[in-house]
Amino acid sequence: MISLMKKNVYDPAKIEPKWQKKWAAKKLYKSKEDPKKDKFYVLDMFPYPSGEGLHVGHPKGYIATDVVSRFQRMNGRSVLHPMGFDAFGLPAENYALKTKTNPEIAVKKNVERYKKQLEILGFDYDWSREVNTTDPKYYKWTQWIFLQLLKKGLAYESYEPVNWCPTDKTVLANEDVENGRCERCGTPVEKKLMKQWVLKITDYADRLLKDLDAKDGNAKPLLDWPASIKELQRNWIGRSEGAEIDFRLTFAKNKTRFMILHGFEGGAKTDFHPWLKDVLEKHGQQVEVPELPNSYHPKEAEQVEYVLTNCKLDENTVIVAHSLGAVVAMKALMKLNKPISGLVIVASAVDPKFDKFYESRSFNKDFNWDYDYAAIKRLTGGKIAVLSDSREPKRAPYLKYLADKLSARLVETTSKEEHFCAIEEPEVLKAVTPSVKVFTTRPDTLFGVTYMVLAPEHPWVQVAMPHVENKAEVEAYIFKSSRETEIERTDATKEKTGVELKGVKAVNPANNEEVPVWIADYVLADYGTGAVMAVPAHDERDWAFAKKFGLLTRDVIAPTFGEPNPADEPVDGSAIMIFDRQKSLYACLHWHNPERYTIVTGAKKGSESYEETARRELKEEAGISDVKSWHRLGGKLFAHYYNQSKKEFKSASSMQFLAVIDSHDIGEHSREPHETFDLEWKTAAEMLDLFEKTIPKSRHIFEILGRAVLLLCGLGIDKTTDISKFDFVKDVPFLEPGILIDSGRFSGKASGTVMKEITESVGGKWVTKFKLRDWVFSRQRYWGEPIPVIQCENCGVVPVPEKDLPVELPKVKSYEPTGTGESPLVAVSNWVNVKCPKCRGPAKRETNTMPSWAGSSWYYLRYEDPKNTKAMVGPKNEKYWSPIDLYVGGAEHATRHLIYARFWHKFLYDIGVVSTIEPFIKLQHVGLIMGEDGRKMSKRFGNVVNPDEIVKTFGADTLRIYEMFMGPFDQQIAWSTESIVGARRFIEKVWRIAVSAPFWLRTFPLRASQSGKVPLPSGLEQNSRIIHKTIKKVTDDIMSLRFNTAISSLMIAVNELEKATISREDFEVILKLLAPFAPHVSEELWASLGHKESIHVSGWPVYDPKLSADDEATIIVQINGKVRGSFKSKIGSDKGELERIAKGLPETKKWLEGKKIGRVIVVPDRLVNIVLTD
RNA sequence: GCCCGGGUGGCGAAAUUGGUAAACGCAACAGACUUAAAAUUUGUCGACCGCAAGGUCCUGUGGGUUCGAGUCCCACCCCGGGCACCA
Repeated sequence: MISLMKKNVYDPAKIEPKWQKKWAAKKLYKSKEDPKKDKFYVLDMFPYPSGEGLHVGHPKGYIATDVVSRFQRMNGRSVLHPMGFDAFGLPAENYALKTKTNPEIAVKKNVERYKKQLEILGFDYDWSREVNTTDPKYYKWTQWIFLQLLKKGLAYESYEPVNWCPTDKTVLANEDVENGRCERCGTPVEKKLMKQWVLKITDYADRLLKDLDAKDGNAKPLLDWPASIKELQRNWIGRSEGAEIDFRLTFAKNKTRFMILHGFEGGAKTDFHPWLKDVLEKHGQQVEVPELPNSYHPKEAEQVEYVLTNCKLDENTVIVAHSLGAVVAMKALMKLNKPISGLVIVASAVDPKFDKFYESRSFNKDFNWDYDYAAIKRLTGGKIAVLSDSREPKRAPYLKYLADKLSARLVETTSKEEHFCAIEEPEVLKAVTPSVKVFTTRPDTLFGVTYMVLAPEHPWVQVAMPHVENKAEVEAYIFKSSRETEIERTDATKEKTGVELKGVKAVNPANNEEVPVWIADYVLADYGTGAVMAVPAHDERDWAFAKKFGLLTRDVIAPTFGEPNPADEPVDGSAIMIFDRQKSLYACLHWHNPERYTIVTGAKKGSESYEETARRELKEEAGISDVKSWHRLGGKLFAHYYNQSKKEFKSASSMQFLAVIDSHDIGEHSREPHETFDLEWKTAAEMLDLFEKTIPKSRHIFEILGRAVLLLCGLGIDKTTDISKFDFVKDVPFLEPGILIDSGRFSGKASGTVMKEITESVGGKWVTKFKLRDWVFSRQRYWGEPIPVIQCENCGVVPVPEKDLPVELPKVKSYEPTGTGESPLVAVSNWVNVKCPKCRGPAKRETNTMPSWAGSSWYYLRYEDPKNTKAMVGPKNEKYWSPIDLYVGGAEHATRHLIYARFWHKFLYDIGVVSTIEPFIKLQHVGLIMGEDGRKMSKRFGNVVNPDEIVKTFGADTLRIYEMFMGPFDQQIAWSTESIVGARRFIEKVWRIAVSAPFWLRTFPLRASQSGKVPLPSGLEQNSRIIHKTIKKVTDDIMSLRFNTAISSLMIAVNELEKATISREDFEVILKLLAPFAPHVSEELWASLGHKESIHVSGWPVYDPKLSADDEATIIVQINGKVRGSFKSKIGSDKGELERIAKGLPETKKWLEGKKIGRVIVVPDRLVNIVLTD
């Protein structure tokens, strides 16, 4: 009947190539957009065809998608399971350089080799849809996407410090840097100031983050991704909310003298003028506010003359001119013709020629509105600001015009009262004095700011430099940090470094305190605002910095202990530790009923100070009035504790004191005998022990004792206590939330509740920041897609017209990187020099190329419509196949490929190219296969196993089964050539069942027996249970990608069936279940049973729920939770019945003899647990 | 330091909702078949006590919840991965 039966040896080397050829010839796996069928798009991350070929680890993911793809096809889906090659980029180029072959030729050779290696594994790829990122027909569309990004302003040229790898001689994106080193070659990266193309991925940061948790139509998560990858992306995007707050800077040297000129119908005492004078003077500035003559009937000549004769105007003067004062100021300046330091124009009066609305004012006739703009610019050194109030839309156009004429900084803002007429106008102050914006997530600690730190590269450092007294030192520091590598700079464990900008102060807007300004490299220029307000008491980095440089710390958040009781009125007072310096003993109060130990405390009475309260309580409760020395023990504490005598929860805040006394003082003062407690003297260790035993929940008392011990030991007064027991009091910043103290009107509030309030109170803004940086998109290398723009001398950046795409990569003699920051393409002059598409003038092509992540950011779409010449993907095919139902690949792509691709996909969605907001619905990672030595498989370790060899000795089906059976799919497991025989034995077992003589004689027509005509032979009924159970298990497991247990259940089934009589139908089911895993052998045996159609397009077996479950259950009998016996029972047996049987079992009985039975727990179909009472 | 995973026999690993821990496979040992070997096949295979029947202890460590914990809670130890001066 069939030839294989004659020679019944399983020989994969014969059958595997045979079927691979047949499948290819029949185009069995061609993907079709069949509207009658549901689609299933299953995708592998396409490989980078390196010169080394595949090792056994690579195909693991491909086998998995192949299993799923075959499974879905058998289930009637129209399946898309494509493959292609990601061949641009450094590895291909470096390989080419090393072997001195053109990368194009090397890639072609490597792709051929990869394809051959993949083919022998029997994958069902539709090769007619193959894509290759280096094919001009493909990268035409990569370039097209770039042009669309450019059109939407999402691609831009930036001139900022970027990561530069000196070995690979190219810039890198943030994502390409690992711990400060180039991800490819491990060289420490350098920061280099270069002009680069950058993609504005940050515009999508919020969506990239939010859509990780997007829901589909059924309110289920849209993305079925491993939680760890989602978390990785969340961290990488790094969203944080916080406040941006302005800190004004003041300079000690070269004191600025401010001249405030009021306007029409104003005066030195009106509007914001007195307030501004006051604030500026507080910070040591000189301020003059002249009262201009005839404010209500102003004459130009008179007022200008007054200013020139009465006010001192020199190179240190900044004129702040309000309204009509601005006209006077500019006229005076023109006449003076000497340089001044700066000019701030606040809502200047408007030239009636500019807007008729202003024609009717009385002073118009007398004033002349023609300015010598050039002179004003020259005399102010260009330092002019024009403030425009959003409450005055009529005036705004003129101010804009004025600012334009003067090349001034236009500050469009909102005043407190129209035309900046309020008593306080902070916006004017802000414009008048330089200010630095800081970003903080803890505005609640604003009152604790004791200094400010700028990044060395912060632009304000250069602005402030003329005022800096220690210029040389500061410049040396900036130089040094600019020379350091990223690793050196960002090493969190290194000691902090920094330099103070002497002569520069920052003003804390919360309390108008001046604090020193430092520069330090622990502040990063490119995060937040590049400047931080330092709160050493509540921030670890600031703390370390302050400790090193002896800067002040100020506690503004007090810790709280215990859970608050909202009904309770908090009590404020003092707590006192008492120390006898002769005996080295501490005092505590010993209470009775219930027995407990505490310390001396008391509430404030009337207007007492904390210290007065402490002294009074000390006298009342301890009878001590003579104290040798008083100490404050740290900041205030807030406690929520259980008062044992009053039996209620209390809230109290206290200031801590330590009183050091002499022994003889105690005896000399008699105290009132108290009814409820005694004063006792203990060592610190004893007290700690007593507290632990009697008041374990009052942690604030522990804290106070600890603080006292640490202080006394530190001062050398207490020489006996072992401080190691008190290390719960740590000399570290307090980072947790708590209660605000020393924070003005915010004191007493909980830190979590005041963030926005404090921010607003100082005019700050609540903002969102991301760690994600824009994607540096240029590479100074040859082997990548040319960036399709032209640099024209006249027109600037001109995009290559879409009709001229692709911009093909020219052939070159030398593709060695130049290392100069220019691409090797610069040398190809006939390619570089082009005519500008706009003006036809001489122009040059952009010579940088794209990173290798460009082509891989959209390849999955090209598979859907690979031959389309009109569009990157046609809408019909896109709608049919998208989104990807299953995407399988390595977890190492979490923060690069998977973020970039999501970014591009969302952009393509916005411009209407794709119809889904996310590309990959279900994502699964492959666990790496390690070498047999447990290390990563690598040529370097000599532990590489070649799949070709394995296929040669064991067969492709065996390799496939083994890799799927090794363990959980996403887990990293070491390869074991020894273990692979198990998979081979399993296949041979199936083979033997098929060929063992004479199989077809044992074949029994099951359908006939079920119709009742023929009696069922024994064993077959049992078989069908096994079969249906296995169908269910394998189906479920493939759907949830648990391939190892799917195979294990197939093994169990085969083991069982081998022993019994097996029907032809049952055997065919087994072959079908095996087909996705071992496509060749199942096809061979399927054909041997006489089938003409391929098993891979036959239907997937369906299980009968009645037969897929057992009809009998093993009931476990436990006595006191210990297994003592078991029995079988029909599914769904009555509880009482089960209990009765359980009690009657001989192995149970002996445990029950003479014992009393208490509770009996019966779990139907599972167990009976008999609990004995004694 | 922070954020994710994970820790089960000699090894890879199983164990839907808490309900017989170690399914399936590898290796090992013993037997059958064989002149012999390979292949195949049968059996044993967590530890301890015991001739045995049987018993006791076992899922990184310690505690807790529960009739019952690999599974839930708390603390800690170890391994892998990611981020790392992100204000």
